[in-house]
Amino acid sequence: MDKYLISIVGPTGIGKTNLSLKLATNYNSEIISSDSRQFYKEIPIGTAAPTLLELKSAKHHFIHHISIKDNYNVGSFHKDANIQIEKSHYSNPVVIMVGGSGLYVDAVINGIDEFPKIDPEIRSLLKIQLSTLGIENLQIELKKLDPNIYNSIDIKNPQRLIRALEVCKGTNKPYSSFLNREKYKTNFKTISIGLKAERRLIYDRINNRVDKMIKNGLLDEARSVFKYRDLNSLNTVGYKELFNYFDGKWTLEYAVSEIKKNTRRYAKRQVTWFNKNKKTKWFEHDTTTAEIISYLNDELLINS
RNA sequence: GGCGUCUUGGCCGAGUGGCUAGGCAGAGGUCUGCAAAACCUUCUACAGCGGUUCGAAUCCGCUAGACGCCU
Repeated sequence: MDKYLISIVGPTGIGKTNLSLKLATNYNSEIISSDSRQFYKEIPIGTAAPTLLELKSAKHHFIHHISIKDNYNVGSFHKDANIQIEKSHYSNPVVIMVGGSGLYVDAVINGIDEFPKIDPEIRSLLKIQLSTLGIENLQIELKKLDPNIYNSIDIKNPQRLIRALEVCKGTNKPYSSFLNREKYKTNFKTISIGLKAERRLIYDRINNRVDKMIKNGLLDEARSVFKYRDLNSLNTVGYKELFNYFDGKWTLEYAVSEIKKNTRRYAKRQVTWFNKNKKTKWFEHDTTTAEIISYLNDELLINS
């Protein structure tokens, strides 16, 4: 029988987790999380990770499986997720993936090219180069090392620039020489479903959820990781704002309103990203589970 | 009641006669290892009316509103 991955996408706070649990129960499936922040075990509250109870109701993977101190990225996730999906498929042809990190979702579904490991020292040096010599300097260098990628990436974006350069420098080959995702094939079929709602409603839910997080102890959680604030894993909505409060730069009230604002913006970007996948079937957030399951069953039948 | 100061886009804020500040918020978007990140694009406003002038957010008058001082 064919193997399936049911991918659930949508903006933060719309109810993806809840739906994933119901579907997991229905199909007796395991859940793969594609949320780049729920990976971290130290920050469950601010990342709206599933609760212990929810985690018990279905077998989850990639929730709290690493530490904020670990270095993790799409590449690692892509590799790990593929291995796990294959394993999970042994016991059940239907596996569910849920999460709001668009790049991570796409990596699993569409693949992502493999790049050699790059010495982190190179990135540090490039960052220094950026801050001392300016972005034009990096642009000129990339144009020299890989004119192809220079023309296709957003050269105003320092992160993109540095990534392309670190690959060029770390491998002595142009970054673009590693790109050939077209060949990528998974051994499972993907059914992508999305949850949507009116912008206003999404925003209301986000605002309420942030207030709830504060009540549930987000401050203590943020305080407990405060000393690690410079880690990339903590460049995360809900923490970076509270760090400013701890510094005395912001009032708590302002920090909270910034968390809400930044979460709203995040949700907006998620919608933009997920709308790119034309194969995604969109459902209103309050569609009954039965209706969604009915759609999925049809898809599973059609495809098998 | 008198005198004075002020009134710029959703908000903040520069601009003293011709050359559409800027920031924030919002909206739209980008995306192959930092992705809850990073980056890009975008919103022609000068309280109202009249006057001066080739030309007014900028000068003059009146009206309205806000603030301050005086009686």
